Amino acid sequence: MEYDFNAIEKKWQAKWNENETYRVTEDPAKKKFYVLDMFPYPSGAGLHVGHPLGYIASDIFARYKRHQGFNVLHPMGYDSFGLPAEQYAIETGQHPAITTKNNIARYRQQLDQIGFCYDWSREVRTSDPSYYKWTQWIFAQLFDSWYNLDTDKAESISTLVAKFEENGSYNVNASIDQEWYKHLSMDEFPLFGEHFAGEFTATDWKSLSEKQQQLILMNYRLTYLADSVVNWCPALGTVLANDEVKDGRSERGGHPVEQKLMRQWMMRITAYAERLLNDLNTIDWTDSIKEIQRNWIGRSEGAKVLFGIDGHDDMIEVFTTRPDTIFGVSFMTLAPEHTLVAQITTSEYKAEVEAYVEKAAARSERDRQSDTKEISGQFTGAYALHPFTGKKIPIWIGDYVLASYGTGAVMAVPCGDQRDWDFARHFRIPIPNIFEGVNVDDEAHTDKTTPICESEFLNGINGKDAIARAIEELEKIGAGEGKINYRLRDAVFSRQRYWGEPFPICYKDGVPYEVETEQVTLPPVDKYLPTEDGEPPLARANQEDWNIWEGDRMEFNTMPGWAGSSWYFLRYMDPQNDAEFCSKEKAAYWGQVDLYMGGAEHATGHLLYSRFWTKFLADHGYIEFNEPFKRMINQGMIQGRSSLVYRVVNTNKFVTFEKKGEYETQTLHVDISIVDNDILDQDAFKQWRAEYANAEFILNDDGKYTCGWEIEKMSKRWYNVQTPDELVEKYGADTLRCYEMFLGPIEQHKPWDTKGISGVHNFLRKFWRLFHDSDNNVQLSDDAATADELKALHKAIKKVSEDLDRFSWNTVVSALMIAVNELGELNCNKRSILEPLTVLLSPYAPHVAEELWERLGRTDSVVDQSWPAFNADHLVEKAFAYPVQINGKVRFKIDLSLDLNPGEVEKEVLAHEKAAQYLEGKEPRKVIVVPGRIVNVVV
RNA sequence: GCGGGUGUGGUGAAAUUGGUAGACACGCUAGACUUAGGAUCUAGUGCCGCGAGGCGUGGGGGUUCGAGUCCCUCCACCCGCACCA
Repeated sequence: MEYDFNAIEKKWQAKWNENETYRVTEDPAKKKFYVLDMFPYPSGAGLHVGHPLGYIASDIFARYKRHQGFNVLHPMGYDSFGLPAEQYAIETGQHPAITTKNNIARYRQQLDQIGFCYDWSREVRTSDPSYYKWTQWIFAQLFDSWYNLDTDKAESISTLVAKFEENGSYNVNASIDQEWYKHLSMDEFPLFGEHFAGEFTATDWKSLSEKQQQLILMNYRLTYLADSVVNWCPALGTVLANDEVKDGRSERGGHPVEQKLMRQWMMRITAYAERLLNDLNTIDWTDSIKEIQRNWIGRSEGAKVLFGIDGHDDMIEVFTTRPDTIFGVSFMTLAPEHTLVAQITTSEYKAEVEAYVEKAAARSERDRQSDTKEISGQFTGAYALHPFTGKKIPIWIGDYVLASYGTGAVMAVPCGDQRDWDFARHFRIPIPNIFEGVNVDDEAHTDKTTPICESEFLNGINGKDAIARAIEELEKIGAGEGKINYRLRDAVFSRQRYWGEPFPICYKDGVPYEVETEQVTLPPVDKYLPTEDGEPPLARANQEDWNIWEGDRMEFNTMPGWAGSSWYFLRYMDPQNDAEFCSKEKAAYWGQVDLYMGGAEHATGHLLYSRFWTKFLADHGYIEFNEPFKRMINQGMIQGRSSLVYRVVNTNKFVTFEKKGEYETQTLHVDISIVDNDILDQDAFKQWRAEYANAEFILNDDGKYTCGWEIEKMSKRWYNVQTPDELVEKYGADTLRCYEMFLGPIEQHKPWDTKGISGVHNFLRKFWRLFHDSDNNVQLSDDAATADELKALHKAIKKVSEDLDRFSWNTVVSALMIAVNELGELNCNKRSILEPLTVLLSPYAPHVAEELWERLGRTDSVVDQSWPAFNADHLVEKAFAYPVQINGKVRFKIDLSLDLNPGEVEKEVLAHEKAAQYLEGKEPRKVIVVPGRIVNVVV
């Protein structure tokens, strides 16, 4: 075999390994470039061809940047805590650490054969105690921090305590639940009276016991314990974050999810909502991902308004974006889950309200969301009091109001909001009009610019002015204030799972404290299931099973999957440091990730949490940047291409695709490994499964069986999974790398199809042949290159460089093919051409490039060669075949010197016989000459 | 409903600022070489038409000497959000 890719690839992978070719260290003399792949979960199923798509693209880019003289950080590791290993542990009893280790070994072997330039000395695993030690440390930093809105950043809790000691709560402007004091158990705080509303003096603070102080501080911390309504998944025995729930079911496993009140660790990501939103403008991500995040954060400006309740002390707080329409309020709607519902409902309506609440609770979130047409609600019998007019406003409950958004209560303005209008119309509630010259009999009027009437001080004004004025007046009477509301919720951070980071937390007298003496590691347990009384698996461990036990008990929850992946890009910079999560100097040198390659599916999870933790660490000065990933490219998914055979109904005969219309057939999937270019290997098919052993075939006119095909998800079920292993075996890693890039634009979803891989393989063989004679002996010339050869080379240098700079990986392969085709035609075997060409190839096909580099007589590695310099002189043309358009349509071409000026070109064109033919003796109306491009004659 | 994206030959696709639509590759057709190889080479291959020629980038309209590219409008598909107050 002339191009023995298997031997070549093994040889160079071993050499790279031996020479530590891809090991990098900080080098202040060089500019850095950080290329990162999204953290993979090492699943037991291994890789299919879709997985390495992004890895190949980033690997090519990393190599390209290295050729350009950058010090390139290109690491890889494993997000190795996670459900599948735990699930396997539950089923088999095998410790998840063992499963994880085995899976990683397989993963690594698969990655290695593709020839990536990862610096494996920097590998990290989130489940490794030396890694999660620092995940726990970051958690502890969050626990020990509060968000100061005055400085707009996170600060150590000690600065808060100092403020409390100096002036009580009065000068504290923290990001905190405005009603935090309602969650304090007043039995614990006899000092605070009945009317305690969260404010206390320095003297109060100093008189509080340690426990009391801790209970208060808990409400300020960036990670805090709170009773919150969580997405509880009984089948998984755990809570899920909002983004882990899809359509009311768990993203993993598709199990039903219900709402449940539980005491959970929370992450105060909402403190960062504004910064997470604004800083999207500083990063180079696709619009679609930025848009998804903006949507998820869901900022809206408006006002908080307080409504009194007739006969009660409580107030109903609502959030509205249209405080200017406050005089149009004709009813209030509370979410059925609203805490005040039970209190305010009158005895007369008690039964109906309870029935409605029960009905709403029984409906799954999904039902409530999908059913938007049917209007339902129930009057409570209670009345709110309008803050300005004092008028009584009926209070309803309705499930179109979501407990989780805003305050769970709406001031309904039917004339200005379509949902309120629909509700009012349905229940025959009056629809007072407050818009000048507008009819609201048939629908609500949502235009903000219409002047307002019937509204006291708001009469005659509109839009922003009216909103500002309304807020001003609300503040004057103490019934509200301007407010910005976010859809973003604080993230639940507890999981009732075994295979995750244990919290560095113990409890004393019910109060959580950080364990600081030693790292808490996962204790062994007898089973990986919850305890009988529903405690998480860690509760199974006895005191002596824990490496450390403080206080009354340890925390039994573990951290969620996204904990370890929220900061892993930092650990790569300094993976072995056991004194810090990452040294400040190294973080400063490597800085932001310059190119992040990964899927778009993490838009609201990982990509938001990483940004949050980065900002937090920057607030404390551990790192110098606010955003983790400067530029991100989202690779598209590779779909499977299934092969189909057609069985004639009730027979064992299979009819070829071309003739299936002549029979009544049943379509069956067939393993793609026994199909080549849609032609079925009939013998292999008979052996594939016992039931097909006696299969007969109705063939096409060429005596072949053609399969049909369909694009669907790559899955074992459809027998359409293509592993990289088979292709590496058959064509080599270099071919696989080039082919995956050649498939099309990186961001696009595309079906996998091995049709065409032979073309890419041929290209590498042609490349090889430029260096060798027909007996596969190296034959190279030291003669000077011709102008044509230099032109072919420099055309490629230009195109390859430009395309890589704009992340157009697919067109680079074409450019290299063109160069090889042209040089092949010229029978070029000149060193001066092939050396730079080999460097151009090396990011895509590093193994064969190294081999050829060696055959060129070089003893150094091709990966360290500087990128060939482009010289435009070699592309200068003397003549050009001008396409000549007559009225915008190309009619003929004319060879002209490029030295001619437009006037001369025009003259030559008009003198051409073809031009005369189209002009039919008439004078052209206009002639446009674009030098070196085109000529257009307007007749 | 709102937001984002995509739509080009039989197939994957290319065309970077408006300037030769379909580069490159697969597949296909014909031929050469060959005692069979998933080999190589040559020529052809957007569609219609014998041809001259006509038509062609999801549909319709517009701007322009010139539109895949810009504008308007409609359609289809994919992704995200969705009673957001």
